[in-house]
Amino acid sequence: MRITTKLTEKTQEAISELYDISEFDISFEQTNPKFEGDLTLVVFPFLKYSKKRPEDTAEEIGNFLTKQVHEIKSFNIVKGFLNIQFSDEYWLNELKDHVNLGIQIPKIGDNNKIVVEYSSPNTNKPLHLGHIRNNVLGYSICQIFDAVGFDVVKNNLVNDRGIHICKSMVAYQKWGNNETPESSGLKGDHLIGKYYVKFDKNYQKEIQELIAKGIDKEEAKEKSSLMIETRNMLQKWEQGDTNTVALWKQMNGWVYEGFDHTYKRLGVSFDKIYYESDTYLLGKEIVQEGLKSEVFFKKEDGSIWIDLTPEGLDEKIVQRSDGTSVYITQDIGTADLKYNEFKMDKFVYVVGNEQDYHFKVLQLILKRLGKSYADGLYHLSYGMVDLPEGKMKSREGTVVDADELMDEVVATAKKQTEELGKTDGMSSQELSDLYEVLGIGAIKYYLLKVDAKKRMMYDPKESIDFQGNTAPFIQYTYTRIASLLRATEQVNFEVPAILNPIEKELVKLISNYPNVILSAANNYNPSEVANAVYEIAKSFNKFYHELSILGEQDHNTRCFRISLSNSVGHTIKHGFNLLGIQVPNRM
RNA sequence: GGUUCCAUAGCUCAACCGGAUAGAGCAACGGUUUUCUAAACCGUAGGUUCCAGGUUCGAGUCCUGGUGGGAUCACCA
Repeated sequence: MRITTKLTEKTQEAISELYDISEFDISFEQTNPKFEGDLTLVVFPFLKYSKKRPEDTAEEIGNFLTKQVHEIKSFNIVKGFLNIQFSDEYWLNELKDHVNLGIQIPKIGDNNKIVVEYSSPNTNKPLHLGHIRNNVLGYSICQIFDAVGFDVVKNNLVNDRGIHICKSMVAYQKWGNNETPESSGLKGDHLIGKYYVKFDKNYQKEIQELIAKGIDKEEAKEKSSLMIETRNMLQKWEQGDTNTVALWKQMNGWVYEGFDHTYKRLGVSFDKIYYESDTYLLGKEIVQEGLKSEVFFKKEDGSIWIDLTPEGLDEKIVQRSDGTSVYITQDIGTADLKYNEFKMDKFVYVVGNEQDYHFKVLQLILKRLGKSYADGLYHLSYGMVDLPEGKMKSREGTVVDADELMDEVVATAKKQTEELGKTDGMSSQELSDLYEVLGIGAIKYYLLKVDAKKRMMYDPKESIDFQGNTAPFIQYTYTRIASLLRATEQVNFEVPAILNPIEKELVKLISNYPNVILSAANNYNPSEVANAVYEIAKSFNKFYHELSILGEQDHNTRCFRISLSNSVGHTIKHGFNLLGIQVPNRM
């Protein structure tokens, strides 16, 4: 809203002329709906200088602004609040701009490059609800950055090697009987997950047996024959043993087939995929450089550390005494790899908040190493997803499987749609597409409407309820509009005499929508977009219920309402696109 | 134990860098359809914003202390 800038400037003039204040932080806010007005200026901060009552101060500023800004129709004062009201003409011009120019988003990104790493799965088990939150958040924030003019690289770093992968491999070798996705009918990632679970069960059993023999727990973990086999497997893998690598490739291949299916259904994608098997050795040279420049230091046993106590953290190891690297070493190396490849201005990690400490450390190390890009690092730290029974624990089998969840909620969409019986004449293909759009949309919206930073509760019952603040509610609003527009032609409108309050509210919401996108980008927070779209949908339903659109007799008013509906539809679709959610034309 | 994040209606969440009488959805209760899709709309009820202090013209929001909960602090990833 350009008007805000204009008002801010004029207010600056007003207070400098009236009270001789030169520099002052002036901010207008949206008028609380309980009061009359569009924008509000709080005048309390000026009282020191005006030395007048709040009401009189507001009066003076209000008069000044009304004279200078012709868009202002009137103002009212409640205590220290100056509520400014614009003319209907002003709002109608806002809508006209929207109709003629589309959604005007300030391109604050200025084509700067931003690499967003998200998803980053392990290839030893299928995706679960927590991963869905990650994927959906990552994808959405990419869409939002793209919308505000960044050059976005969607990046996935696949964790495809390591001890946990070897566990599935050992179990498969022992008990797999050459089972394949085809022979078992299992999706590849689920097949591998089955052997990961099998490993853990037998491993736990073995430990119990050893403990029963009087060996203590720590030692039992060391002596477990399964674990010894697994460690040998990892060693063989690192040495490039042909059979081991072949098995690894085969099993990972199955997992990727499974993941591809899940990603596709979720509607997420990547521009650049790194595999940890290619990157896990990176960072070692940087450790050596850092040692030379005395950013790192070596202990007697040969292990290499960095002292972060000046920053209030601990000493952190960056290389083991046996010369192998640890997790953070890889991350240092991968950050460098990314920078060399993309020369990005910002790089974002969409990773759960249990790794807050890790990313704090990573950024500090990069800074200490003098890496120019270190300041561009941002950890988009999101909260865990809890279930009504408590935390999700893969070991206790309380995780919500991504594929099962999608099946369930799509089935619910089907059932609901059939019960309502409004889809006569749609082909079976159209119908199954619709159920996907509704079901997957419902899951995504459920996860995205909550502030990303916050831990959230996933209630299965609530997630398949399509009433209220849900994707299907908003999608339904969209189909109402689509249906209206099918029944009429493109129209132009002139200014109707009086703007109805609900009409004005809708125009305001649409006009403010670009600000919402900016704010969502600045705060790395898609939920702001979700909530704004919800507000718009809610208001539209009220409008739709209260006022006649196609049936309106006055030609100009009818055309205006059609245009308004059209703009609402565009905005909903645009917002949902930023969330990675589709909209149907009928439901 | 050190560090860190969180606590808002019965439940799940909002509240735009400190602004007005803290808002939605679900659940409960009551109403709305011969009229553009009722997956909708309207109304009623529901609050000491965990507690105690402090800063301020003004605090759910900032500071201090407490209570309760999560995460993290490995030569794990």
